[in-house]
Amino acid sequence: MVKAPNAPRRRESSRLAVLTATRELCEENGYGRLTIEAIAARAGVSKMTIYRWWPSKGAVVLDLIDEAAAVTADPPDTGDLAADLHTQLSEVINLLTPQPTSPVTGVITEAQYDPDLARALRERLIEPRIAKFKDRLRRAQEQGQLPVDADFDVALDLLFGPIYHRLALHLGMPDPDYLDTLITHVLRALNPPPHRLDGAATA
Amino acid sequence: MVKAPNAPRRRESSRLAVLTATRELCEENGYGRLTIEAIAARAGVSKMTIYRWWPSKGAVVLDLIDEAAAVTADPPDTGDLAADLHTQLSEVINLLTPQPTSPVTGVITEAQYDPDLARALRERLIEPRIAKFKDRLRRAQEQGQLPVDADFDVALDLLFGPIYHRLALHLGMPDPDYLDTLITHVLRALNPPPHRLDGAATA
DNA sequence: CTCGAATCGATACGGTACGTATCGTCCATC
DNA sequence: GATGGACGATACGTACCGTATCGATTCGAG
Repeated sequence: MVKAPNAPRRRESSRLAVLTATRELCEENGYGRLTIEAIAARAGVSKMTIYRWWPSKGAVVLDLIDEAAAVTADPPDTGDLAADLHTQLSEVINLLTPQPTSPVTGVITEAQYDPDLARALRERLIEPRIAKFKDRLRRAQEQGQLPVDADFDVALDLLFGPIYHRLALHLGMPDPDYLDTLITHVLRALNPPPHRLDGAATA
Repeated sequence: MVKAPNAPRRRESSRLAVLTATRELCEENGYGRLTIEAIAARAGVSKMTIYRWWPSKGAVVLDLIDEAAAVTADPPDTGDLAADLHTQLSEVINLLTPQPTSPVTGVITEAQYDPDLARALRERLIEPRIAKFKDRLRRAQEQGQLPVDADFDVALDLLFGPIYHRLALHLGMPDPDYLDTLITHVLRALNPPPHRLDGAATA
């Protein structure tokens, strides 16, 4: 998927066997214990076959995510912004947990010290989803659920930030009720009251 | 610092040499290339000496942070909540960047697949700082800069979340102006307008 | 339908870093 | 001044890495 040694002669069965073995081993032993040699053994495939088509372990898992996460590609749009945000955030939490065996968390971690993987992660997974998320906000805006000058970058940071904050520092993921509380706060932040100064309640 | 083989007979000079070498190598080559063997060589210390006193590479770096980050222990309190939050968030960003050579980012990454390290990180670094952060919010509350029913957990998530969100997904750290925008939004979220429903601007 | 090219599985290789074990030395305490 | 433990040095076996080589197979072009 990343580099092309030659060909459409690539054997699809091997590719699938690799991705399947990767998924299974990740579930069984966690991303941390995942090795290319173990993937090759489980897939009944030569190590060379993996190295020929993927530049790193992370790239394999990224492909795995790509195929599996097509289902979660588009953010929901029922017309109820708050409810749709709740749905989408829950899905992201599901993708990132359980932390030790989540391929997505694994790739995010691995990308910390692999610039190539970081770029691929951002370009292939993150940025397209950010774009679609902002599209969803834009539609909400058109329906009057968000003010015309709402800052979508801030919305992105405030809504998804807590999840990654808790992921990074092992603080436990938000439960559905707390997710509601978060969304309520963020929507409040994006809807400035008509005649009031920022920041201070009484000062 | 984590387990005690026996003694106050521990040689302080070796301990310092290890921490110094760790800091230097982390700066030079990045946390990703840091190895215990390299630390031992640079510190002029036997590998055994490191393994005797630290359970893992991450534990060494965690000790390094512990000593160095005492300066950033207490959140600032000038009486201006928004300004103090800006200061504190900037300091956190400085601790986490540059990403490849930051010991803190390194430990956070390593802790993803090392439960013991994750626990030590949380108990020794994160939770004490969270407690002090909430103390600061409590003082702001007493001074009327936050409503009496402000949700401190939400404040924590919304203020620090964006930093870790951007760290994890390589989206670039907030600049000072954007930090202002974020803080303004969060303070607005925490200060509900007196007579208005949540969520919808016009709906 | 044949032929050739390129992928494939298998295997071996050198390299790095891990974590452990051993041993003589040095130092601190008693 | 003796004793015990930390220390430096060194060697060891293991695990994976990433690369190289080599028939066999299989697919596609002609």
